[in-house]
Amino acid sequence: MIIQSSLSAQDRLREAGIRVTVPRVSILEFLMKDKTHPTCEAIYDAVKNNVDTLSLASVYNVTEKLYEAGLVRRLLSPDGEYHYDGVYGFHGHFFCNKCNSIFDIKCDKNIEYEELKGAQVQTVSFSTYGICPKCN
Amino acid sequence: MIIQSSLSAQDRLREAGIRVTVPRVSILEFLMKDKTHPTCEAIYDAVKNNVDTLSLASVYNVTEKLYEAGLVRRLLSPDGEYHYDGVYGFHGHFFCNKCNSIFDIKCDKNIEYEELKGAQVQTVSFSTYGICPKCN
DNA sequence: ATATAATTTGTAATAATTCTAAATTATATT
DNA sequence: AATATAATTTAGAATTATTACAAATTATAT
Repeated sequence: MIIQSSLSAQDRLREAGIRVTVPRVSILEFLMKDKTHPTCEAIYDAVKNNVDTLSLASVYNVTEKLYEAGLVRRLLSPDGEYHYDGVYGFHGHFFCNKCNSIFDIKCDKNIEYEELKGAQVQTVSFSTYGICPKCN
Repeated sequence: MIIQSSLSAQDRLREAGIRVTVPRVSILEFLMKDKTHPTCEAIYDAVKNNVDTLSLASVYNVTEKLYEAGLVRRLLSPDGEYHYDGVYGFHGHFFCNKCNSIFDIKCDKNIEYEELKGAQVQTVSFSTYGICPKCN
């Protein structure tokens, strides 16, 4: 059993078989420690301080690539914006309709549903929406 | 116990306390019988045949209002587009990554999670993504 | 060190959605 | 039944997140 959480961003990129570049390492490192589930815009604002040549287009490219490689998760907030999550493994999310914060919910990956017989399930998403404890 | 499924579109609008208009009745009637989880564009294409003055802007206005009134459900497909669902009650959805079809999954509304203590849960969403039985 | 294929970058283009203001319509009231 | 008024619809413009494009740069294999 590989303890994936001990791997560096560079090692994760190598393990996934994609090129190791400055924007990819910087963005993946940021997502691995950030817990706010940022958008590309927010990632760009945070990471451009370290990588001065970084462009917003690259953030879109890199997050797409990291997502395809299975290194980060992609969420849709209720208003249809993409958010990224560097945390491994299945979990649900709660979206606060007041402060727009997003937080993680531990939950089981139960997909033993009759309607899914014959389907090739690739991703399972469990999300709740409402007013978070801080705003409530 | 009210058997809600026997109510007409007009009665549902009245019961929700919002004005009964031609676009609202037509769109709600369409969503009550359609099982494809259409976008506003698709609703517009289908309903404009019956309501010749209908505009796309009205479809956006009406679906938003129906959603706020709790008469329809709103889904986000993996590419971030809004889809509407006239079916009452909680259920999950499966999004096929090949043909982009969306179908319903019966499942329990289990939201007894530690992380949600103190939160006011308004909506629960359970979704799976992959290749549907037809495409598989 | 070099070749080359992938990646990054800045900008332009796209497309779903929202905004705006005028025209129309549903409902309550007389 | 006619009228007032507040809500809704409409058409088109504006917005905004995301994608497309083509040139410059860079990672990796040789």
